[in-house]
Amino acid sequence: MSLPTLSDDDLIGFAADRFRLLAEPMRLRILLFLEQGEQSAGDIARAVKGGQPNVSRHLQALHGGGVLARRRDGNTVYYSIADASILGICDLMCRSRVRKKRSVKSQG
Amino acid sequence: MSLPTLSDDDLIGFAADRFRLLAEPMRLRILLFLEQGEQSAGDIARAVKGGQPNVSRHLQALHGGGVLARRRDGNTVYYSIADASILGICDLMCRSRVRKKRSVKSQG
DNA sequence: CTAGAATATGCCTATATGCTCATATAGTCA
DNA sequence: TGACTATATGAGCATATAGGCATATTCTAG
Repeated sequence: MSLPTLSDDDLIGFAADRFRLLAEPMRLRILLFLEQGEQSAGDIARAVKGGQPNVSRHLQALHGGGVLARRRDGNTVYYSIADASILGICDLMCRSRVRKKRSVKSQG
Repeated sequence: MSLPTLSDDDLIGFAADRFRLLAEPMRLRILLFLEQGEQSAGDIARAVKGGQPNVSRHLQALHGGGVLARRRDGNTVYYSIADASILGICDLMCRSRVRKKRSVKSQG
């Protein structure tokens, strides 16, 4: 028996949506920056060198997808990583690249 | 010192491209089917219930991105998973969903 | 209330992408 | 050679998405 209310299509749809959130360099930079911990939207925009409206939309996408958590303090909105498994996934992906590069250049 | 010729932008671009390859349900179904081992393009198209030209393009995308390997035998082209780390990444992604579902329904 | 800062949103454009139909290519078998 | 199978590709359509500009919203400070 499989898990409750979890068809293959559900799972595949979820995974595709999550992967799509990770499929943009700007969003990856945001996640990378948030590895240091919670940051304000403004600081994030400056760190990733993106336009404020654009970064705001990326943050909303990541938040809507359950990747980021949001906290408001007065006028400032703080974002942090809500699903830590994302970091492990990015790490695995990057490692596969490192392996490839190293094997190509291993004679240098 | 960092690894040879591996700037952050390179790595982020690589990861984003790879994640984009995984961001389509049809391509995820293809990968899932190929977990059983090498399969012909035709069998893959039938298994994922996709149109032949469409599946052919997805296979090329995955092959071009280094995810799939290609072998030709006469008239038939066989695809297999070239980068096994992809499977681990998909597995991790799916597990994060399972955790969420189970915690939501843990009272039932 | 006004002024200003921080964030979000409406609108637009350019580009990318998935899908389908028809057709091309490559190989096998007679 | 011709008929047939398997796979790839060209063209077109529909949709999604990133990015930028202007503006709206929300909050603080005075």
